Amino acid sequence: MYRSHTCGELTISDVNKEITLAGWVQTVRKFGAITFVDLRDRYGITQLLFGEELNPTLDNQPLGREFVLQATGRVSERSNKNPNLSTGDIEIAVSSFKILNKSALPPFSIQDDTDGGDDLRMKYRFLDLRRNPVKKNLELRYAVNRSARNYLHEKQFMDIETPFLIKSTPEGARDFVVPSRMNPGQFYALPQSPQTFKQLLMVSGYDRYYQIVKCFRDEDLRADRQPEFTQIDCEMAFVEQEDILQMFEGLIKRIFKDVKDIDYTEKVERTTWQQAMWTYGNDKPDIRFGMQIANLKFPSHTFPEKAAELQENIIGAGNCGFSVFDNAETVLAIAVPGCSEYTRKQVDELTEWVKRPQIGMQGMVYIKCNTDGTYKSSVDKFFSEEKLKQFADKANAKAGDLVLVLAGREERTRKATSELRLEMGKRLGLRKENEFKLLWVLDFPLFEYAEEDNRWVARHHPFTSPKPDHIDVMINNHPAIDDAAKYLEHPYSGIKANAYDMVLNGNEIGGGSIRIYQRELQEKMFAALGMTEEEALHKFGFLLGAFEYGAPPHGGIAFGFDRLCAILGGSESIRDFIAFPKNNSGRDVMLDAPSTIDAKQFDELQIKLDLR
RNA sequence: GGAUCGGUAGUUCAGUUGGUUAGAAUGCCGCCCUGUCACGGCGGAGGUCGCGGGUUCGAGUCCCGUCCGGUCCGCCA
Repeated sequence: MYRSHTCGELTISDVNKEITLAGWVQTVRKFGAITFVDLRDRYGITQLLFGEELNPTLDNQPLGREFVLQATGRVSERSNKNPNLSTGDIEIAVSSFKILNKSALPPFSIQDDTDGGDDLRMKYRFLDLRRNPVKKNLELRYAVNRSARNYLHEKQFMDIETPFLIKSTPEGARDFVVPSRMNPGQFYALPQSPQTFKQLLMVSGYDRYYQIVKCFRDEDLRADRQPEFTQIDCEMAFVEQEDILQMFEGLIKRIFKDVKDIDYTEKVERTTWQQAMWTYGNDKPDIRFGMQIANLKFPSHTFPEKAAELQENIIGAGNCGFSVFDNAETVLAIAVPGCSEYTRKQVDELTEWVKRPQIGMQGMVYIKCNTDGTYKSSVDKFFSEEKLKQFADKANAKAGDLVLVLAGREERTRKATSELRLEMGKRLGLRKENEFKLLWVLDFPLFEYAEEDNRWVARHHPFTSPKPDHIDVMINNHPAIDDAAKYLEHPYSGIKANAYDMVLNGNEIGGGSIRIYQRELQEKMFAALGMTEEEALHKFGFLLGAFEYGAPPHGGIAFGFDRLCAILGGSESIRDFIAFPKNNSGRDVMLDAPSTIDAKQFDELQIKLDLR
């Protein structure tokens, strides 16, 4: 037996017990004849006392940081207690000990506030994982996992594993591919998601499926994106959108309760994609704060149902005399509360901020709504004070607010205004870390135009069903798509998807859809995406075939597990919630992977490497 | 594919207009210390300034290239 207790459990009630601990040496503090050693394991830290009276000393014993030490002794009450430690009332008067293994000097300190940089910590991730903050993150991850499994199990969902070696379907993200030795020249792909398998399971009658499963996408990375990541992947048969929304806001609420002890009793808000873009310039708005966008000018085709508003608009389509606004497709404003006193320097800094390449604006107009009721702006020579007041009112600005106006091409301006809103929300402390707000975003467009390929793509994925009212258009009225660039003129452009995203504090944490389950509609979908019948059969024949054998209506959702954990843990980066993450370039710096492979492996695969 | 910030002691960083022997903190090593818990005191070791080239009497510092890392844009159905 290596130990009788862990380093985190002994308290004053254990005094005088004869115990044995095993763990890692956190620190050694020497005082002449006596020595304190902090012994650490997964459960905590316990102080060992060497060298008093009958106890052995460490003299001539090399005992360094991170040595693995086994110590036996008596639990005794400390004369000087440490209130910062759960075991701070006691210490172990060591009577015998054994060094189970020595340790090289760690390259960074194994402490909560480590001196190690990210790169170094990743290279020695096995040491980094000994640190409390990282351990806490992994514990949180496990808690989310358990909570989700418990909820789904109670709701009759069944965990069914699906294969990782599957078929490449270059639709959406790039696939990771794996060469097949037994089928020379052929490749498997790793799944971007178990999408088609879970749909087939619905056809098979497993009407509630889930899996907490690795997915793989060969795309460039971010702080919140890894090449392999984990999804809570779910699918249900015999459901409509409303059933799914209910079931899975239940899941998230349960996770809030189990993991954060938060009772999320309020109704989960809902918005349409159009309304989210209109109000926040973003399909995953952070609704913890207002600062909603005022649409001073916008292209009528983008928001058909808002066209009436364009007529009564202050800038409208006409000529206002200020060429920047006149030449712009879109003019948007936000009212930043309480910032009318911003200095020239502060406004200039914000202007530089929106001019950064990542934002890409040419400039920024400001209107200060002074507390005395006057207005001061950077465009005073173009607009009367009355006109400035109209702009400010449109943005719901109050006295003391600062109105920021951006103008330019629709897509870029809307995105920039959204970014500016989030930035100002952050600067004003409106994005509170301990506040959680959920939002369903509904009614996404089914298609969007991909400029680089000059074709239409599925905004969600090609298995997504149109809204029930729009199915008819696709079945019975499907004019040829002769010029994909004329997307907006095609009757399909107005089709809304039966799809939904769940947004938490401005992050997309999950998304899904009601699926197509009729072969005919699925074929129309593939055709709209520019696939010939042969291509569709080659890529998805198995699914089309399955739809002929009694496919039930079904739909599902997938949550980004890593991201959900990071948000619940109050972090922007998902890397600290993954035991062994990859860096920005997709490298595992600990393993030094990816790497070259042996010539023998190439031989077996019958592959000759010819890098271009 | 692009933008941007960074790379100096084991580690985290400073390094002025280009100018003597490149510093600090921490860690490490040695000695002292019987109540520490970020222990303390004294002493010591520790550097290819990422790499290559250039400008210059002289480069950690300026220029060009390159590699590595962070963040972001594109991309991520």
